[in-house]
Amino acid sequence: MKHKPTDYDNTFSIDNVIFGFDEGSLKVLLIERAEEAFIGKMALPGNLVRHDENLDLGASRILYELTGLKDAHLEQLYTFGDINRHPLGRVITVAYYSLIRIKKYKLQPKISFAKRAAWIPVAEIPQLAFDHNVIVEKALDRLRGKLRYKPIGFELLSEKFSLSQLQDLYESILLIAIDKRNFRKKILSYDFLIALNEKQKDVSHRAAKLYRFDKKRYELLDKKGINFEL
Amino acid sequence: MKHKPTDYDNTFSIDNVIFGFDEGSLKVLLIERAEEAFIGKMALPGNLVRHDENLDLGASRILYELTGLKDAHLEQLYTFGDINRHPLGRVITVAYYSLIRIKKYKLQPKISFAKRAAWIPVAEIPQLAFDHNVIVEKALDRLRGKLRYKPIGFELLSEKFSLSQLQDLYESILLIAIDKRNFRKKILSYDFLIALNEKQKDVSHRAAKLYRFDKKRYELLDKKGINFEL
DNA sequence: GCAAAAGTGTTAACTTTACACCCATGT
DNA sequence: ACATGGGTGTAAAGTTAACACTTTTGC
Repeated sequence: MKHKPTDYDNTFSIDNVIFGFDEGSLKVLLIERAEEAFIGKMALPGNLVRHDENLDLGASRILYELTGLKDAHLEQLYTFGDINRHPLGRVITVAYYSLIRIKKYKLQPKISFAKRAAWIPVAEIPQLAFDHNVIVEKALDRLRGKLRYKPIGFELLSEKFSLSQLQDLYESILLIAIDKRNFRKKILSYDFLIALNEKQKDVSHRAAKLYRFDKKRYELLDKKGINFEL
Repeated sequence: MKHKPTDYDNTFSIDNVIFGFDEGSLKVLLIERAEEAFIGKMALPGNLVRHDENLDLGASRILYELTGLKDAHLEQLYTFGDINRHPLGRVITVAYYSLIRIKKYKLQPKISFAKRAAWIPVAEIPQLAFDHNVIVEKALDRLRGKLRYKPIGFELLSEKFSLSQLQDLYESILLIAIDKRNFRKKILSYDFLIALNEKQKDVSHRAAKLYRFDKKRYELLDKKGINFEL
């Protein structure tokens, strides 16, 4: 680069918005910061990106280091670059987001940058470091938008789930009420759910049939131009 | 920042994908580079961003300097950060995109970085500098996706347009055929087009009635939860 | 036996699709 | 008078929305 570093060099970070669903509510993975700038505050798991590392890989690395999570299938969300978003200088941040099954992972930060990592219900998110509340809002918008026209709800549930669990998920994330019969008819009509010969256990009422999402089947249908909605 | 510059400092740029529609086909605004790295090649109008400038403002500034265009209502598209995307070092680029009325603007670069600026039909885009072909593809995907469920086609047409012009636009961008009667019924049923007391001029056949898009009306309907599709 | 959630069909309203001819204007 | 695109309605098919009771299970 022929320009003076002071004019054009910037610092880049990545922040990850990881959603999970548990006990009937949507949660976000947050860390408690153990370092300068907003020390002690909750924040998204994010950090600076190395200049020899691709963004997507950087996102995975940072997520792993701060929370112990691997293989989260991160997707780029938006880039935030207001000049004053970081108190210690200009840092442009590329936000990534992902949906995961909470129970599949154990949280344990690998570096001291994060004091701890925790799942916080979306409705109870405190004031976060930097502009992280804005980033979470953007991710929520995206999640809600996508949930309506891509079958991604399954990524938040355990592998086997009941139709009621799935309906609860839609209702609580999209903040809408859905008719039970119509919901079942519709979701089953897409033909990408496989009914298992298995039922719920340890419930104090009639046990529901369990299903799993057949991703291969969905991709086939998707290629044929069938498009999911709600 | 407490880190060594060499580990974490990056250079970042903004690249703009500006779409226009003219003579029945979708076009992209490209410049011919007059500077090092891919000199002489066509490229998206993009440049480095100053460290004291917000991303959105940087996008407008760069677009203006390289093409003379102002007020293009730019929207952030995606951030591209592969380590090898720029031959002279690492440059992360934030891509923006916009739809404009070609005829409303005159192209004239304000700085020597661009030798010239030109509208190139999407079907005839040559090999571009850097990863700009990939960026254009991403913008096209976004445009096509958005065109189906947001009434943005009007941004590409002149203020007054006929329904056939609008239909042509949809058909040629989405690469689909639409039934004329059904199209008219549907688009008029949304009630955000205003029929003008005016007809086409200088056509060698029956002149079509002209309409304009009533943005305020659309926003009102949008707030009420009416959602546009196709 | 009761509390709690699972499971199940039908009808009316609405939306989408398919389809073909006459009209106005310029040459 | 002909070529070019403008303009218009209806019916069948498909989709969505509204709606309530019976079944299973654990306590």
